[in-house]
Order: sequence, then structure tokens, then C-alpha cells
Amino acid sequence: MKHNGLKGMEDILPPDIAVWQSVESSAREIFGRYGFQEIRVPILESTDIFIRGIGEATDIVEKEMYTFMDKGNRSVSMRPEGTAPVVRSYVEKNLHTMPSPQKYFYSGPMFRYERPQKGRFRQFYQIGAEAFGIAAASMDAELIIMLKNLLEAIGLSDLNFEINSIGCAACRPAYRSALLDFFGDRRSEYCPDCQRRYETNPLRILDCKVPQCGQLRQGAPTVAGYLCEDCRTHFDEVLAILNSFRIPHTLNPNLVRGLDYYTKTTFEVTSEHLGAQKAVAAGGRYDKLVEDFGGPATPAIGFAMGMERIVTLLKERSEIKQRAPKVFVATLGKEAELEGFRIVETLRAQGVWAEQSYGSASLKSQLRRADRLSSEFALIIGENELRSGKLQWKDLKKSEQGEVAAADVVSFFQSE
RNA sequence: GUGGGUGUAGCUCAAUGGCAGAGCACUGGACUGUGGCUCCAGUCGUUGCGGGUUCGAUCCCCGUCAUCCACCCCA
Repeated sequence: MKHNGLKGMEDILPPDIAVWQSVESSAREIFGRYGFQEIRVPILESTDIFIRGIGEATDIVEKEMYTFMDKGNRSVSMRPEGTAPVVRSYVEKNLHTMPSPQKYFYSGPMFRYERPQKGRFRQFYQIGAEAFGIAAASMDAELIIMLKNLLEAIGLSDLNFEINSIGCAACRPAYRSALLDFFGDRRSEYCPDCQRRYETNPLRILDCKVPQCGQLRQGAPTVAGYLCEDCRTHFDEVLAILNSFRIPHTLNPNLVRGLDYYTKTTFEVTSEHLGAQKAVAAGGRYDKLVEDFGGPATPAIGFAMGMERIVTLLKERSEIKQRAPKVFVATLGKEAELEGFRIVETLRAQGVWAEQSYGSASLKSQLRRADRLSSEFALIIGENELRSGKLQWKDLKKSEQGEVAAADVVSFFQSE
């Protein structure tokens, strides 16, 4: 009986895994320089932290969560994103008592029950960063610059940075009602999805892809005109810093983040080389969330990167190189086999990747295996070599061969 | 949840209403202790599954499942 993995759940195998590891280690390295420390939070959380955090009326909460009752009859959910659990932890562990800002990053799987498509999976991996305690625009800018530095470090420099401000609790209601007024006039002419959005999330009408809707919304009020004094100056400062650091970015007044908790700055990094799911990273400020979770009023901002999408781009850009052993030890006869095993272990103990041939086979087939592993060298041990104490080495790339004393094998391969 | 494309060997894909194929990969040999290149041979299939039409279906029809892409939504 053959079993299949679940829909939208992918295996990550070598050699791809090397790309994942290199992105993760770059993230660790660069986040570290910015003072972001790793935080590991559970995959399973009480359902209500996502309802509170992401928003009751969002698709994620309404229809995409893996939610079930545990054996204690509590409703639990597999995390569909990382911010809500981190905020829960920040509040629960009283991390606001630590010096501000507190900066954290996380890495791991998220789960959403959606139809898979290019760049979208039911289990997908995010690396995210969250900074708590600073309201200043320099925090926004620092986070965006850090993200850019990371993406460039891993070899992605042709990405689009889009940025917007969606206001705060003080100014968003006015903007929202202005939009409702505008859309309401010709509401029946919009697509069915937009008519639904009119009720659920009118800001979404702004980035509807239906051409008809694009026409109709010409002249719609923009968020810029409705930002309050505080949001306006904050956004201007963010942009001013990005400009002074020469960080290319596009103002996108239609950039609407779907999660309820966002305030003020929102941003998204997209690629032209992906399918419809082209956002490789996205984030924004969420100045009210900590308070909503029962903590002290604490401004915060964060982002998350979609690992699969980043790995897709990196794989397009360069061949993944297979790891290959330094030396493959081929042996003939029982005695040589044991001696070979000893040498392999000695090499490994000294940090050299060595492979052995596991039992008897013709020398030909052993060398064929060495070649298939792309081993750099073969080391041949047979009766002659045992007798003389001189082992045959062969450089499989250059097709050169020579001998080396058994006692010198380690230094030979270490220096080669 | 909605719409469309695709399901044939381990992989990439042919084929015809009439015996299911190729390339790659794999194993062995040519080469008895020397890989790659070449040549030769060999292994691998309920043509996704179920039903229907037909003398006969991998092909046509219906259903179903899987998968991919797109919508919705989102990293």
C-alpha cells in the first residue's frame, strides 16, 4: 500500500534543502546584526488568539484554519501565521518589562486550508520578524532596510518594494466611510466579488483585478487624503528615511493588507518571476495588537517572508550544487574492506567526508558508485596495497592516480 | 468554495478504436584490479480508479480521485 502526502503538504528533499538552510542561516546572521533574537512558539494555539488577532471576519479565520477540539474539549488551531502567537507570548511572558525595543524572529511552518496553487501550500514556511515597543518611523525603516539587506544577501535584488499607510483607529473610519460613499453610488456595476467586498472589506475593492472595477474606481478617495496628523507625519518620516538610504520603493495606495491588526505602515515585496502569488514578503505596523491581547499599550511592527516563494526564485537563478564526498574508499577482499572502513572512520573523525563501499563488489562497480556520488577521489585498497602499505588514490576529476602510505592518508586528503 | 488544463515505466514524454513505445535513469556485461564516453543485454506498466458504448477502449462517453494553473484570499 502506497501512501500519499496530504494535499498542499510538500516534502522538502535534498538537494533543495540546501537552499532552505542557506536562506535560514543568512536570516539568522543578518537578523542577529539588527538585534533580533530567535523565538520559538508552538504550532498549536488556542483558537481565540487567531480570532482576536487576525480578525473574525477574515477568510483565514472564517474558512482556512485547521481547527479542532483537543481531548480536553478546548478549541485549538494550527497557526496560520506567526504574529499572533508571538504577541501572545510577548504579553504572557511580560516581555514589555525587558528593555525596549524587544526584537524577535521566528521560522517555521504555518497552516492554511486553501486550494494549493503556484506558490501556495497548506503547510508553508515563513521566516518572520517582530519588533515591539517603538513607535518611531525609524523602526519601520530599520525593519524594511533589514529585509532588503537579507533579500540581497541571498541573491534577490530585483524585487519590488511597495509601501502604503492604511491609517489608524483615529483616521481609518473616516476613510472607510468615504470609500463606501464613493462605491455606493454605482455599487451594482461592480463585480459580484466587489459587491461582497463592499460589505466585508471595502478597501479590497481598491485592488480588484477585474477591469470594469478598475474603471469604476477611478477617482476614488485615496487613503493619503484621510490620514490623521500623526499617521501622516509618521508615514512621511518613513518615506524620508527610505529615500535618504536610497531604498527604491513604490507608493501603492491600493496596498491593503488583509489582516485586521495592521495600522499605519504596510509594505509588500513582490517578484515578477512568480505566478499569481507573487508576494515574497509582507508586513506592517500593528500598534494596537499588544493592547488587544491584554498587554500594555505597545507599538509594534513586523513582517513575514514566504520561504517556498523565495526558494523558487533562488532555484530559478542558479543550479543547486549537490554535496559530494571527498573520497570514496573502494576495497577488494574481506581484509581490505575492514581496513577501508577504519580509514573512512579516521577521515571522518578529521572532518573529511568519506564514503565506503559496504561489502564486496567488483572494483568497476565500486568506482562507478564513486563517480555517481561525484566523489572527488577514490582510494583503492586491495591485496597488493595491504601487502605494500601503499594505497592507490585516484583523482576522479583529473583522472590522475598515485600512491600514498596508509599512515599519510588523512593529511593527504586534508591538504588536497 | 468556483473555473480550466493534465493523469501512460522511477523521471520526461510519444502512440493508435486492433499485440503499449522512446529517451533518460537503474542493473549487468564488453573491460577477470580502475569510473566517466561508446556498444550490447536486462528490470520496471492493472495506461489514476469505477462504470458505460463497442466484437475490441490507453484512445470515445459518464462519474470519481489526484495533480497543476487561475479566481477568492494570502507569505
